[in-house]
Amino acid sequence: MDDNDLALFAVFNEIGIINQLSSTVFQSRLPDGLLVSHFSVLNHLARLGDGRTPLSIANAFQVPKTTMTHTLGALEKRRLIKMAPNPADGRSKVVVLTEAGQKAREDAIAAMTGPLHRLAEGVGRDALMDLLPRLAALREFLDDNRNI
Amino acid sequence: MDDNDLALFAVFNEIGIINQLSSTVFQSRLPDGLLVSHFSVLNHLARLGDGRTPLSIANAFQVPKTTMTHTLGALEKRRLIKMAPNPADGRSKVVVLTEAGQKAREDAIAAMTGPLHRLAEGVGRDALMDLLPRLAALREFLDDNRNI
DNA sequence: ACTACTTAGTTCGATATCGTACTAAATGGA
DNA sequence: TCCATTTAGTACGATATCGAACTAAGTAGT
Repeated sequence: MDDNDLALFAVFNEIGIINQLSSTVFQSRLPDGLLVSHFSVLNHLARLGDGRTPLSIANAFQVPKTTMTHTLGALEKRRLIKMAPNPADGRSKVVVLTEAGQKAREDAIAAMTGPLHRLAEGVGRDALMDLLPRLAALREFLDDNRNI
Repeated sequence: MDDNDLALFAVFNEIGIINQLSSTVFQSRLPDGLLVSHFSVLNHLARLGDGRTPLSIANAFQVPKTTMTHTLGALEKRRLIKMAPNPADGRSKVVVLTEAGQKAREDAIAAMTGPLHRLAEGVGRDALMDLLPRLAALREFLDDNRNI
């Protein structure tokens, strides 16, 4: 492994730190007890439509399904989602946003608008938008090559 | 919050997923019980020199110092690092790599060379290297604007 | 030198994450 | 139809993460 390889490592090091920093920022804007991982699920359901299965949500975030069981349990206890049997598959369930869940998501997004705008101003909206397709390509490759 | 703002969100969503996927890949190459967070500390000490304080390491990864206490405890129990009093500051400590720690880091890096090369081939080494300064700039801004 | 404040690190408790092993349902081949 | 295999979800246990409160040591102002 040479210096060029080490630089590749650095890419994932930076991504880890950015993830850490951005999570902390977002977390500080969320109401008490609502974690970033919780919000992410609410946002996913609101953006792409609810009625999805726990497994499909776990796959979307690339977390183990047992983690998603736990997260959904927390959201259900807070009555932000509801779990119903999946009519199409007896083993499965569907996850639906409640009114409170939709509102929690909207409130959270509103609370993050400020930081997000200051971020866009600071590093440049263009620079961020320019990152998006590049990151998506990397994510896609990793997603398709889990056993690399 | 409009569609442009939501796209900014997507950047951090992608980063979270990449972090998750890359951690899983790296984790699968590490020996039993050695977590990515552990390896990252070993790598940090080897790259930038040991003799650093726990707090400085925590800051480097942007994790709470209490998390670093825990991580260092695990590394010390495995005898991969040693903690010594900091001669320059009675409140503080210095963290030093042991021989075993250096070897563990080298072994881990060797084990990751394969996946890393396949990754470089798959998405293109240039594309990855192109990401690095962009990510570093974003990380730096977030680092300097913790209370954004 | 004294006191107030700050800083480094730990302890403790709560909860998130996730691997293993399990149950129940679906699927596919004989 | 039967049975083996696969798949969706959960239960459980181990450990990671992290906030709050604490102790000890350094620092700064008087």
